[in-house]
Amino acid sequence: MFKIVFMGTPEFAACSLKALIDAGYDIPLVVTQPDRRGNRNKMILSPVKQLACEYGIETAQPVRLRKDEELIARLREMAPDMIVVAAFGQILPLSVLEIPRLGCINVHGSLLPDLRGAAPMQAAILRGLDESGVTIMRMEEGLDTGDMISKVACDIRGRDITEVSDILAHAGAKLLVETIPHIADGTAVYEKQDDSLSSYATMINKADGMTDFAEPAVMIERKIRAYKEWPACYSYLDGLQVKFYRAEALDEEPDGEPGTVSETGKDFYTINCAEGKLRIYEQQLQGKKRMSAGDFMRGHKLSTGDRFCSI
RNA sequence: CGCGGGGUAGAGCAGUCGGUAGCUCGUCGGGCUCAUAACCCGGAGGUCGGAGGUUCAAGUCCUCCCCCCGCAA
Repeated sequence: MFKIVFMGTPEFAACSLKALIDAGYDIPLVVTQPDRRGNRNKMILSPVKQLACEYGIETAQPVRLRKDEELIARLREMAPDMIVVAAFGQILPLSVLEIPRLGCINVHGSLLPDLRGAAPMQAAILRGLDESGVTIMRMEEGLDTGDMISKVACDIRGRDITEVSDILAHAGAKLLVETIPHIADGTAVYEKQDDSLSSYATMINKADGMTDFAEPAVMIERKIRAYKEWPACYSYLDGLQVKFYRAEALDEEPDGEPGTVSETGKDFYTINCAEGKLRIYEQQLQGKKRMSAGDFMRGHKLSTGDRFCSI
């Protein structure tokens, strides 16, 4: 029976794992990131681990797979036909890449060679792309540089990271189960990546969420969509942190310093940027739940001229 | 036992030194305007997260529990 070891961590990966399970593959082991303490020290299991537990699949959670000789030896012993990797979050050493006879197959959230790297979906949103997609490829030592086997394009116009991740996760999972048989029977076509067309999506930092109203409104609006899950776009009002979750960039002349409130509406307020204005519809004040701008203004008087700043 | 903020009307908030619980929005009824995120008048709606305790008297002070949020990881 066709044996697959799966490696992945977030929801995006869980979607592919589910597809493999539903397709009936033999999955003796799932490798995912170690359990981490989440908010207020509560243990949070990765979506992939949750799914694996649900189906009674054994899990391994190495701190550093590349240095876990025991696990690597175990993988070798299992002799899987294929290792499928999706947003695993760790680099696979050559010693692992060489184990499966059909190679390590990666589900990557971009149309390679564009947006190689850790956060391709966020990068696609930041760039304002109308279209992105998923590439199934055969992994090699370089970062997302392996030969491409199949691709699917998706419309991501105006979507936030939650939506893009969901769209690409499902498209990728579908593509994965369609592609594996071709890899297995040798009919798959391996296409080299054109390095001259490549780009990289760098890792996201907490500081990337600090909102700078000196940036154009359209850019800030993209960041709000891209960073919604983490770290979120935040600013400070009277020393209190406010995170923005839904906004619209207006192509209007600012009528005040960047960061100042231009106008307040019934269910929104508008902030002046260096270029254009940003209309906020949903936000969260520190210590409070996420709420609509209208709800926020019911309890906090916000008026024209009030200023959001970076502290 | 990581640090901190919070739970009060359908929603968002205020509530001082303990003394019959208030504001904005919504909602319901009535009125007014060419008009507005309108305006005016009136009404309904709360065992103040839960359980004890102190007190003549607890939203408020003390103890324990539940839930939510931010930071740090």
